[in-house]
Amino acid sequence: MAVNPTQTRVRNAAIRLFAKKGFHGVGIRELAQAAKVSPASLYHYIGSKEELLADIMWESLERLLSAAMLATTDVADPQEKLGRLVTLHVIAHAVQAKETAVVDNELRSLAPKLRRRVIDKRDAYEQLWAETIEQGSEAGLFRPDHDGIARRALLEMCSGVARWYSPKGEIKLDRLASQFTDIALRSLSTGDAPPQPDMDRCRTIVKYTWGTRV
Amino acid sequence: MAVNPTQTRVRNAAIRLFAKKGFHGVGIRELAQAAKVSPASLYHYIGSKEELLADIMWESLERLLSAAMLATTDVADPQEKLGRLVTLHVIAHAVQAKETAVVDNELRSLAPKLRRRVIDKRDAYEQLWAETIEQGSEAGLFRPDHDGIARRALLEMCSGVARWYSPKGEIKLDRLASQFTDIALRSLSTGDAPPQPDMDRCRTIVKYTWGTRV
DNA sequence: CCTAGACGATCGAACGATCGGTCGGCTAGG
DNA sequence: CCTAGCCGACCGATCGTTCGATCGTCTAGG
Repeated sequence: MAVNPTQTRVRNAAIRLFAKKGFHGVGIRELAQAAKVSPASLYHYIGSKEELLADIMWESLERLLSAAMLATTDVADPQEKLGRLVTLHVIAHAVQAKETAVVDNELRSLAPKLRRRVIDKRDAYEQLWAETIEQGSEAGLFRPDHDGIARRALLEMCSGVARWYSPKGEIKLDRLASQFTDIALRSLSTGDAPPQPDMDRCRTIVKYTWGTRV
Repeated sequence: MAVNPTQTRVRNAAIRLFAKKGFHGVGIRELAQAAKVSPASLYHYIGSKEELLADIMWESLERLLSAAMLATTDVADPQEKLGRLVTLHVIAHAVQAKETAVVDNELRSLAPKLRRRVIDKRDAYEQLWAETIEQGSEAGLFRPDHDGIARRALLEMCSGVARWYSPKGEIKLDRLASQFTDIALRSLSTGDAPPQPDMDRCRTIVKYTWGTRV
């Protein structure tokens, strides 16, 4: 992460503007103005506009992946694992909505080489979901016709949070997370009502990863 | 819809390119080349680049809305209604993936005036979902803590289909639609396994609205 | 039947503006 | 004196859009 204050301003301005207008909708002059530097000075902190985008996306995915791994290692129960994945994913997309929106929307703006790096990260993350759903299916706990459809459906549902949720609205974050977890587990489970995952553990990981109290 | 062949080429090229690269990622010259006209000739068929985008988005929503209204009028059972909404939404996002992706991603590229028109259309469509979920909740058939969360979660899940589904893949369209309907109804319903909605009716509407056999 | 003129479609060339990015030089603190 | 931070000025390229002219086709009047 950025330590230099100017670097932080640049990074934050880029996240905000890319999320609002899209990568190609933001010029470097506009970006420089938002970061309170001149267009020329901008290039002391970034390699290029595109590398800036790739860095933002990669770091966002890196945090999400590390949080998800922290939450699922040594957890045997697939329902508990999936519940934690959903909870963390939803919270991440709520408290880091702009970053995650950029990750979800701007892959196409990257040239093949940079895109590859980001996609690999994303695939590593989604692999966690795939394994968990597969384990649940094999254990007879989940009932999807097709694991891939279920994985995609749940991931898109949870990522969509970044597109509409506002922390300033009436919906509290823990209620959001618990209802999403409920929807996700209920839609996949074969048997009775699934339990809530270990929320305290998730809270700890969120605090550690994104520095946000939940 | 466009009747003039050149107009059709322009429209199709715009949909394809906007979906692939984003509105600001496509230049007029690139668009003209893809439509096999000169950049100047393009302006005999469009008012401006932005109006072209707005037209595409509005027409796509218009078709989706009319299809949804056709499918739900005079249907009393909220489960049947929601099942049909999900089925149509998923199929629309599968067979018209590019248009719907543009609708979902490019609202931000529209100036306020044009954006207003498109948002009004979208809200009219989502209102159908809201009413249906509300009816189900009041009838005791659905069990969400919060209707708004459920609506958004399901809409995002279904819209996400446009981002990953490929008709050329191994997943057949009717299987996709039925599994999504199953996930949606299962996640909301209070009681037993919900029935599948009237698939034949949905098929007929799809054929009528988008001209696609399912 | 011929022709004048209106018409829709098309395009080459160019407009001013903005794009992403570079360069040389200025300033301030160690 | 060195270096990191910063910036005004500028680069060639591309942006969305407009203009005037040229096509072929159709129609009305003589």
